[in-house]
This record gives sequence, C-alpha cells and structure tokens, in this order.
Amino acid sequence: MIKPSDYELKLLRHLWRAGRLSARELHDASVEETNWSYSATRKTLERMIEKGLVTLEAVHGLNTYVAAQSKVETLAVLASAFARDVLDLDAPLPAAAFAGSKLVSPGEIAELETLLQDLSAKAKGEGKS
Amino acid sequence: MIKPSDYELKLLRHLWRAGRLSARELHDASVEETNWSYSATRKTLERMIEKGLVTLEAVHGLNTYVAAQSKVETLAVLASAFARDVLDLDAPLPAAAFAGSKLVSPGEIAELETLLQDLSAKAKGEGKS
DNA sequence: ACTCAAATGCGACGCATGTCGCATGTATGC
DNA sequence: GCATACATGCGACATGCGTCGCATTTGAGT
Repeated sequence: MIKPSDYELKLLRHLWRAGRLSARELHDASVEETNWSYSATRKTLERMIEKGLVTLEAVHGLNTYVAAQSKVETLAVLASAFARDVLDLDAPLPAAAFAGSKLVSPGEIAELETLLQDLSAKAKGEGKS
Repeated sequence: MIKPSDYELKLLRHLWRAGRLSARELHDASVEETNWSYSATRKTLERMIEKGLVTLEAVHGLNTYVAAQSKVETLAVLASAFARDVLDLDAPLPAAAFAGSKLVSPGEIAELETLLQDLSAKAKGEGKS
C-alpha cells in the first residue's frame, strides 16, 4: 500500500471516479486543480506507474490509466499515517472523522474502519518486535 | 502558520514539552525516534529556523531553540490540511477525531476547534474570491 | 598560554517530486 | 504520398529535505 502525495491524490480521485482515463482526459479533468501543463500531468502519471499507484492499459493503441489502489485502501493508509504521525495515536482514527466527507459513503466508512483496525494492529505487532 | 514535515514535527514535540533546548539536548531527546546523527539533527533544526518553525535564543553564549508556533496552532494547520487534501472536506474536522490523542488536553481540544473553524472560514473566503 | 572537547557554521550528496520541453512516432485528412 | 495533430518517450532543471562530514571557533581546565 503506497501513500500518495497531495498532487498524486488529486489525480487518483479522478481515476477513481472515472475508472479509466487517457492522459489527455485526465489532464483536462484535473488541470483546474493542479494548474499544470500537459507535460507535467503526464510526467507525474508516469512516475505514479513506476511507483505502482496506477496501472497502464492500452486500449486500441491508446494508453489509458487506472488506479491501482482502491479509494478506501488509500484513504486508510493516509488516515493511519495522520493518526500516527500527527496525532501520535495508537488506535485508529474514529469513524466520526470521516462522517462529513463527500468522498465516502456510509458503506465505505464501515470498510474503512475494518482496514484501519488491521493497519493499526499490524503496526503494533511490528513495533513490538 | 507553517506546516511541518513529519520529522520536523518530532523535533517540535520535544520543544513544546521542554520549552527550550540546546541542540545537544534536543538531539539526545529525539535520537531514539529519528535515528539521526547529531549533524542531521542540527541541520534540520537550522532549516527549521530559516522556515520560521523555531527561534534561536542564545543563553550565555549557548544556542538554544524554542518552538515558534504553539502545539495547538500547529495541530490546527496539520488537521485542516488533512481535512482539505485527503478528506476533501469543507468543514473542519470534528473534535472527536482528537479525542484519543495523548497530545491534547480537553482544554486544548476546545482551543483547537476554534482555530479550526477560523482556518476553514478563511480558506472558504479565499476560495470564493 | 596551550590543549582538548564540544559547539558552530557551512558545504555537499542523493532522492523525491513539481515542472517543462523536445524529438520521435503514428494515424488522419487532403 | 505528404502534412498536420496528437500521443509517447525521455531527458532536464529546481527545490525540499534527509543525511552527513569537516573546518573553525570557543570555552574550560591545567
């Protein structure tokens, strides 16, 4: 599970919503938030492939991109990093923290909570060794 | 208000607790978490001064360091960045998110909530313009 | 006054990442 | 068959930051 940077996250959001996008489509969709040149978008995308954040899929000769991690998984990584590094918390973030976010449905919040518990349990295990 | 990196935050935590520390003291206190050489600690500290995260105070010729932002202010910046960038939330994080953290007392949570509201209100204002 | 250890200042390397541009391919319309 | 437009591959520069070493200064002890 890889922790994306803020900008990478912006791109990922579009991919989660759309499922699969070409570089051009993704750029057009995200340029308002990033203010990037097309080249910048593509380069970032390229590095996200190397890192395993997105997968490349050629469709009829055109390259398209798909998120390699689910939204909920990614949110879980980010949230547990925040809880650990900023809040200095052992336990996972309470579900209440996500309640107001438009990004996640109630069902996804439940899923998130499960993942969060797994992550903090695993961290604890490693910490003890 | 400056947003510290994870490592910078580790150093800041010691400064908040101790109030004022020399480079050597701070290094000794934090080396267990950072696993840094003394030089690394000092360099980071130096850059934190440039950035305005800490202030240098010479006491009888010995350099000491003091956090330039309060713990609660810093937590507020970090929390609102998380809410905005990760959760895509307009409103501030609910206080419940901080409830379990050993870093903040109930009184500080109240203070935090006020700051968080200010920050999100200001962000909104700027966003609209 | 001399020595020694600790404190300081400063330069540097490497990696990640934001940011671009250019050269080459390739498909499409004339 | 050729020009035009977009897609792709790839190289590059700057900045931030983690990481470290070294040379110089300075204070304390003898």
